Amino acid sequence: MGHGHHTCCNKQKVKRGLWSPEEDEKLVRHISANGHGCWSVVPRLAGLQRCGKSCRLRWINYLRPDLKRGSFSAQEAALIIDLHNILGNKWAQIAKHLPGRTDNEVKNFWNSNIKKKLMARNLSNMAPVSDLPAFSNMTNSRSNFHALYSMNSSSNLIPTAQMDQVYIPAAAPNNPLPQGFDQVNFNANLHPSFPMSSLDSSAHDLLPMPVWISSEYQKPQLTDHHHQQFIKQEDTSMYITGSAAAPEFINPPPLMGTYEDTSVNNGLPKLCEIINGNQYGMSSSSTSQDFEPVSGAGFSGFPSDLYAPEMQVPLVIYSQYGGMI
DNA sequence: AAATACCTCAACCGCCGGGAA
DNA sequence: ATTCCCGGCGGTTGAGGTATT
Repeated sequence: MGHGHHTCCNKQKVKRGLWSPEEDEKLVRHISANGHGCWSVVPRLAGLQRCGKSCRLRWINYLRPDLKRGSFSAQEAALIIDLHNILGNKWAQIAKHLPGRTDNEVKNFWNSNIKKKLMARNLSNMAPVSDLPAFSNMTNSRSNFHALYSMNSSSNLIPTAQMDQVYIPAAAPNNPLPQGFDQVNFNANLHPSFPMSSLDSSAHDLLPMPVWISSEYQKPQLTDHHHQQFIKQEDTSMYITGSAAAPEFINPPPLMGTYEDTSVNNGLPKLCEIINGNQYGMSSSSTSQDFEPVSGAGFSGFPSDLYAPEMQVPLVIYSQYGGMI
């Protein structure tokens, strides 16, 4: 096989690069009439000088009739962040919970939008994971998922599953952990807060274990600050609402629907704050405008004088943006 | 207005696992 | 048991568009 060509293309003279409208039409017509069947024969049957992989990719990522396209909504963005927090860079798995979205789309969105903001948010006051023995040790084993997740939800940890990509805070002397908080034995500080009963079966598959939050860290959230309202829930966890951002959603897809419910119940300060452009230099690119958080509603980040940085990147996000799109 | 920098995203690359031969 | 083929996936690239200087 020549350099840069798939094994599936080695016997063909295949076209590469962007697809023309004519090629799209051929592929759509063929698949609409016959289904795709074996992708390796699709190009021949459809009259295309492309390799099967290219046809498959074009169909899945662009031509499929059930694609949603367009900008990601705030709910979708929030769900992606949360799922990424759990699954890491498993874009295909994440995309399965976002109807009409492809793994490529989700991946691009993450790389060009969310990740950038997460990192920008943390560069100024975060230490590399490698500086945190207790944390980095926990990243070495998938079996420590519980601990990682606990850490993330209770301290300002960016996606636990991809700590190689982002930064987490150090418990520096000038930034001490709450009194009584055991930095090593995190589970000792945590209690379950994720209302699993509100999840449907797919969500249970997705979140096979409870999410934990630190009771120590919850305490400061009981205060009302600026326009934020911290609402205590029956399960002792909280969520935030803003004056112009009451949690409400529009016909969410299956998981997003349950996700919405759990958010409302679960609460916690919202992870969306770290991608708030007003606070962290978020650009206002036209392609991400749906993702722009509300301004002036009290969600431009936690006041640093009140909350420890560890609290500023909560686990569950999005409800504060629910009414903003 | 032109040059440059930056951003987005469609498409490709290479690897992997599963199944058939 | 081994090889081959295929679909699927995550990482990466680069063309084209947009913003900035």
